[in-house]
Amino acid sequence: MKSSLKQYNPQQTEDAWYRYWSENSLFAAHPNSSKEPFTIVIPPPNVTGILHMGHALNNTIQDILIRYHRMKQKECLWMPGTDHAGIATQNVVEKTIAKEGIKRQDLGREKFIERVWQWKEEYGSTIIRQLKKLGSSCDWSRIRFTMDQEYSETVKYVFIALWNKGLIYRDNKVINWCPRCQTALSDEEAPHHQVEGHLYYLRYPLNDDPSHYLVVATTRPETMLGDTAVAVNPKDKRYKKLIGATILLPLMNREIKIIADPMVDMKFGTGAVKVTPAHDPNDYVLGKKHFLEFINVMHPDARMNESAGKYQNMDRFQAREVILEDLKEKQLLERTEAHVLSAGHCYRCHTIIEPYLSWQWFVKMKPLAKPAIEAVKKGKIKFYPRRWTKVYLNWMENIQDWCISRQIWWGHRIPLWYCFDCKKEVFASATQPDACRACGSKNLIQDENVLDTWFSSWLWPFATFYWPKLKEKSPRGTLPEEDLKYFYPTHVLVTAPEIIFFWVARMIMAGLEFMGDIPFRDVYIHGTVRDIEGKKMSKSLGNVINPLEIINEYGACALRFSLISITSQGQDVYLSKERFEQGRNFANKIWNASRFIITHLNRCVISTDLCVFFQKEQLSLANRWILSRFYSLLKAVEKNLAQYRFNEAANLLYGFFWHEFCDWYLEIIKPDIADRQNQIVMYKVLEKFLRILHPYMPFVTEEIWQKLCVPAAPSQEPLSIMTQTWPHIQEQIIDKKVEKQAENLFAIISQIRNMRANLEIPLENSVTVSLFPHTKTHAMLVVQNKRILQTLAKISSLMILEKNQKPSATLSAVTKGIDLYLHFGGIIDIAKEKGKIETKIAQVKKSISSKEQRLKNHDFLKKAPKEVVEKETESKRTLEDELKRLETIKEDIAGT
RNA sequence: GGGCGCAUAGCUCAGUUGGUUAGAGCGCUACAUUCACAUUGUAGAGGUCAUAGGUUCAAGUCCUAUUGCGCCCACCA
Repeated sequence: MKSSLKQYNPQQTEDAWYRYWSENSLFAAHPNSSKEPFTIVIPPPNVTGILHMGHALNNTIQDILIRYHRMKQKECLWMPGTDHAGIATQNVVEKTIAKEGIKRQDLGREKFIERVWQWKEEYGSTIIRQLKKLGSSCDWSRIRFTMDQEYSETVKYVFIALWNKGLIYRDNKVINWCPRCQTALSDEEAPHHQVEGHLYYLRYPLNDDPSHYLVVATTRPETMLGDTAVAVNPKDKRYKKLIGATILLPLMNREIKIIADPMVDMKFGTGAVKVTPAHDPNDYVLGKKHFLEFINVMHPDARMNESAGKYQNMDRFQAREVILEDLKEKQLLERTEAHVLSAGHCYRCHTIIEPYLSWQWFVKMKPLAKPAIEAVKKGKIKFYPRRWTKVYLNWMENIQDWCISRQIWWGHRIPLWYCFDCKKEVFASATQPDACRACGSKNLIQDENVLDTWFSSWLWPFATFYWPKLKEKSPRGTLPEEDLKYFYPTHVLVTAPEIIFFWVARMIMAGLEFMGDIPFRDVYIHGTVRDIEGKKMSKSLGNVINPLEIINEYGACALRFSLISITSQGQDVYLSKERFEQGRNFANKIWNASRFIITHLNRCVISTDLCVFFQKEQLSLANRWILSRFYSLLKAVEKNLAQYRFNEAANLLYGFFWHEFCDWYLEIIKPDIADRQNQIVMYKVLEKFLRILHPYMPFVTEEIWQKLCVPAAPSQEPLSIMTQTWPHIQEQIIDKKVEKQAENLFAIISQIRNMRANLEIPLENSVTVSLFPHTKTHAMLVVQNKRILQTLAKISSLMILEKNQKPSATLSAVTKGIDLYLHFGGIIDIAKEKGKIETKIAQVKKSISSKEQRLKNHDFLKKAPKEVVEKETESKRTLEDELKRLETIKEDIAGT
């Protein structure tokens, strides 16, 4: 396809400008005492990641904030990096080598890790390249990886610090075990989802009298092989006399006791529950309490083990079927009913979790949580939207110890050493210790486990600055002490709700524990990206819209703008491909309007100072209006950005440019475009608008800005819109009265156009219009702006009718010349209108006086909180303004 | 079991501490193509703001209850 001047072509501009920005180091940030810092750390995407819409949204928001504050002349650091994503990455590489027919065990630990590094070198920067396509202005010279050498040092340092504080312990507990990944998982990594299953009622014969049995209900019958008791509620009359008796466990023929515990719910199932202490977290608790035996019946891959008797080596689900068959045969399966249960699933591979007894390392969380709760309660850290505060606090207050050991190879190996000889001492050490402290043996071995990925991610806001080696120059030549002092705490963390617990909460704890300060002030939680039917976008559902495809087709600016404009604060985002057309069309509109202005621009006007010019010149209504509107827009955009209302700001920018600047302003000045005043205003508004749009649409604004502002001669300094100053709000230019006047004028034009359309008068036919204005103000407005009316409504002559000249018909087409009679404001019964206004005035007056009285009331002033009083005062002021406005209208009507 | 969110135009959704005539995009109808842009312009149709009460001079907005949908957390075997 031939590329046409008439259409903006993002492919021709985006990569080139990104290169220009990078080559001129415009993203780089350094401690600078003359500037205020502004810092964001990126939520590091997984090295296995490829850019999806969630990333696109997340990073667009961060880039908007960074670019905005950079233009506000702050020293802006957006710290980039990637996460080693232990399980996820290991899985990917395992799949890769599986194609060669090998398992990781065939390679051995060292060789396998080598392969993972190889994979990382080859594919690990994919997501980074994609973030660049999006326009992300990170300081790439600072890029970090959660497994790079120095980061690993930080992780070990932190582990040892917690160890020395006694916050790390080992325990043999029932934890979440993924049989596919063959590792322990934290509670957060094993989310519960509903599963359609069955409730099986099993008959357990009494030992003394095998003809009688106790019926227990279970959803996982295969675990019965590991049962070591049956429990009933001590208050349960049905079973009271059986407490203490024994049962002969079917299939295994093991004697097990009937115990009593109040934990048992009498109403569920039969009120009797089989107890499998090694395969259920509740049963584990019962097992501990009643000193039961813990029998593990499964291998780590969820095949039954040697304790499972004849079921050995069957998969857990296969064993389930066979066991049910066997029980049925023995008439021990009483019945089966459908039952919806909620089961933990591995967050990486979605396999159903097996609660599994094993030795794992844990972090005691309560002491870490305490200050993290305080920080949020005291408002040092704020969540946007606010409601997440409660979710955070609720989790924090009920925090459980964190299982941090993983039985995989890819990750930070736990820096603990065991003495092979005396088996007494466990050492925490960043390097291999020389000898055992207890027996002096040199025969030491390191713990086989690696740490949970999130055990490195939670240090991200300061580990990325090479903490804790403060006084040592980092590999990139910076001094961590200086960087941290300047850039930490960071300002805002932008993330999705699903990782509040994984990451946000833990970063707050780590920041407070190790830096003695919060890691960020604001947490902006955006919504989850879903498809148009509300489903989460995922590859397996096949409903993915690939952001890179959108970038190729419509451009990064279109993607960014569309994504932002449909993301209201904290709501989920529903996407379909058509949504991106809006962004593409907007980029194109800007492109064409700018092209129009540039071709008609007299470059002499560029150097004019807008404020001086504004004070000195008598400006036309259109010029005063567009300037006022621009600064009103600027004010609103800033306000919305400060409150993280990105979509509001985006929609305001869109509406201003398209409907006010293009549809009205440019159309008005078109006939007089060479006029100096119009030239100046048109240029200034476009130039400033490009600047405030830049954070949203960095490429298209740069492309146009360069054409508009930068002379052909090459300059010494790199010139870019991204380093320009954000415009200052000029309050003196904002004039609400002017805005209202222009709106009135536009309303007249629209009505004339409406009549023309109704009467099917083509635009090439000029018409004569007789106006019957309701108020003096309207009459003045029309007289003064006759030229605009003539241009935009195609009027050949205009008559203003007096009161008594009222035409018989309100609007009619007469004779060949065609006259339009128009009541401005439509057909209005003036008497009725007056009545309405009077009622309204009376209402408002009453309201003001009631507020006045309240504000005079001593009791109220004494008792009411300060904000309430302020609010009352403020609302009284609003009412007074409203009253003034109403009275003007009343006068106006009276004047006709 | 606990917590949170949503319900506004045909569709997808905005609507800020209550305050003029409830908005946008898409879709729909009619007209317009030498004029920056058909990825366009002009005009139009389309709303009992889920339901029922309440607070207020004033409620889409605040309170209470109800209905429907979605999400998160929790040890219902």
